[in-house]
Amino acid sequence: MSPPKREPLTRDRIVRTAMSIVDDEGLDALNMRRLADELGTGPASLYAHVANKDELLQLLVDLAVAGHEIPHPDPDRWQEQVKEVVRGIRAGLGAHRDLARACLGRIPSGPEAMVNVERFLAILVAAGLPRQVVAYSVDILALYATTTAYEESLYAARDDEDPAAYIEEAHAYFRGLPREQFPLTADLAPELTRCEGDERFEFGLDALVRGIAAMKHDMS
Amino acid sequence: MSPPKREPLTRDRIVRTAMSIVDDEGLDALNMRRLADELGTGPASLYAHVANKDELLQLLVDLAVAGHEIPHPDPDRWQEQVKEVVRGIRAGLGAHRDLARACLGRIPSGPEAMVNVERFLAILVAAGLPRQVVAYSVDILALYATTTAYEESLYAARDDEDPAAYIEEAHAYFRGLPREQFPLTADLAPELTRCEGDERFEFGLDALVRGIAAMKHDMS
DNA sequence: ACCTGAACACCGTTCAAGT
DNA sequence: ACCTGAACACCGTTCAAGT
Repeated sequence: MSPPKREPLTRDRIVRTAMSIVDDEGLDALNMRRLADELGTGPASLYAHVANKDELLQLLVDLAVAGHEIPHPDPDRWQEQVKEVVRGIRAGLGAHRDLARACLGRIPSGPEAMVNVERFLAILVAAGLPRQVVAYSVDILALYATTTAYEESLYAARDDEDPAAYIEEAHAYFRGLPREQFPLTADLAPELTRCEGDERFEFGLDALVRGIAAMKHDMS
Repeated sequence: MSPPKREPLTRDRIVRTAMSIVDDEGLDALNMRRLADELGTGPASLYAHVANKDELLQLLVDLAVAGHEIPHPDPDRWQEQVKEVVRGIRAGLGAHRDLARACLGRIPSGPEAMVNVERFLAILVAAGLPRQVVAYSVDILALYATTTAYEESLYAARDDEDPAAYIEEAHAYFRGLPREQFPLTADLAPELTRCEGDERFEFGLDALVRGIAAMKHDMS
């Protein structure tokens, strides 16, 4: 009887295992030693399939932002369609703890990220926006999707603390600032620390899309 | 004759020396050993004045975003005034290489950051915007200032490469994508990789401010 | 109270050697 | 060609011991 031979090491298996570590314990728990351990091998073996940790993170990010297909752009609903794509990217990243942090210094150039870019372009071009407005808008919308996903994950990451207690702490800090120097910050403490589901995210998304809509006759 | 006694170690001296390292070589070059070395001591000595590296970074960020005073808000010029504050924060961070990266996971709560918040609030309240719109707007504007500063620093950080060559590389990548799957990305490659000074930053800033202006009668 | 040397517990990555 | 053990060069932080 042959010993139970391990599954061969593949790029795909490495990426899937890495993602499961991120899902279970967060991005900080992912390191080459731990990952190799989980795969029943040594850290050096990973480098035969992945150039380095940075490339591994690229692959994870691309996997997370994978959307579905490019829907048929409807010029009458372009603002809502754009929002749907942004929400989709945010949700995709948000489903993997603080993985969004790995997006930040990266120009998303993986195949799945490019599909999202193409979706954005299709919707914005159909909306009749000028070419340069379309291009810049895609950039900003992608930036907004990733940075808000990251911000969100910060609260989720501090699992040692009660999130409500943390909000309360911030509220007290703002409220307690010297009134002479920070009258408005103290006065607006409740609004500044308001945390109602996706309300803050939707506010920014709405502002951005409205602003882009206002550019319809600019830069042409 | 007493030996040339070194300046005593102080929090201020630590922060200033740390900033000079960041200015000279970038954020990655800043570590506790290197910093201690520059101060003529050992790494352990730093912990008597600074809780840890994270707190040190907080102090650096706060120093960098230090603006001037709160200008008198002019309701007729509120959009331009908001832009000025955002540009100021971005410029402050941009003056210190890739220090902006240290802002990302952080809620800016240092004294100088709070001055900026108060400035924003004064301008937006004077503009007559609803309280919750004011609060959310400050959040988004600060996020935009820091994330664009960070994005900008990414190009500057790769000093080994010619920035123009890097742009050209991205252009070629977009242009070379399969036309059947990515027709718009390939077609819009020039606009997607356009890099003209602060044009991209100003576009996003303008979109955001226009969007916020459109919220004048929402959430009230 | 402030400082220090030395160590601890971790990293990403490389490289010669194996199969 | 793929894999491995062992090491290299680096981190942030701690702690007992000094002054």
